Amino acid sequence: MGVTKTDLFTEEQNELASVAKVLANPARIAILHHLFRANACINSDLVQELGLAQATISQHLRELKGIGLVQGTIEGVSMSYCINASRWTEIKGLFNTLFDQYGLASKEDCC
Amino acid sequence: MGVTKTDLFTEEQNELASVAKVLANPARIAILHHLFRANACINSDLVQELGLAQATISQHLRELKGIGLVQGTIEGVSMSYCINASRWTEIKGLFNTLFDQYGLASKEDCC
DNA sequence: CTTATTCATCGTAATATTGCAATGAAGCAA
DNA sequence: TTGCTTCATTGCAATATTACGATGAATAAG
Repeated sequence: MGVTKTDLFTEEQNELASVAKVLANPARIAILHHLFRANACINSDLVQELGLAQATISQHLRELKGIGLVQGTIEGVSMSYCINASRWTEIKGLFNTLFDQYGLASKEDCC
Repeated sequence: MGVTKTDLFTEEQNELASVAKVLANPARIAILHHLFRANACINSDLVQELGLAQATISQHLRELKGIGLVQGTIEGVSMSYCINASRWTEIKGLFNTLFDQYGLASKEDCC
């Protein structure tokens, strides 16, 4: 198969899973790190920084744009990418909702 | 290819990515939801709750155990699963480290 | 116009993931 | 023992993902 049965789960569960899927690659995490390390927006000399081919970086950026985490604007001949702050906060909240759900009821390992 | 080039990235980036990969499936999110909704430990009538085959649930539980998020003990003929509280906190911290890194430098969208 | 640079997209090969039926191991009941 | 239940594991088919080279569009320089 290889296809996830999204129809069995809630919208929240599916959204969290699909956002996690975008984060589930070290290259994309590294791109995010570079984007907020350079507090100005960096264009794709990400290709220089990370050791991946230009096509690969471009593909990862597309996925990050796909969930709205990253934005890009044309800067003459090159592209300027940056993090979408509001979406960042939103996604942070998504994970916090998951992580804070546990710890309210039981505090001890039960098995 | 289909293989991730982990050698290009830091250990932290790789760990975060591999934890995110485990969360990147709605069935596994749903399993976690069930595990802390039943504040006692539930055995695998998860098969009843979710609409997936027993083999599929078992495989997902194995991946959750793989990153230490979930523990299981034998309860007679059945299995009792629960969340590992300390690992849970640890992983929560992993994500918070990522999410809190941004927002310190720039507050505005820059492009 | 010609050339170079920057990036996105397409096509492809290698692998990974997902979900399931079938099988097997282990415990318990009769 | 025989049968029943509960899980884990194996083996498979159908996708999905990852990374790359090649190509093409767009802009700027000469």
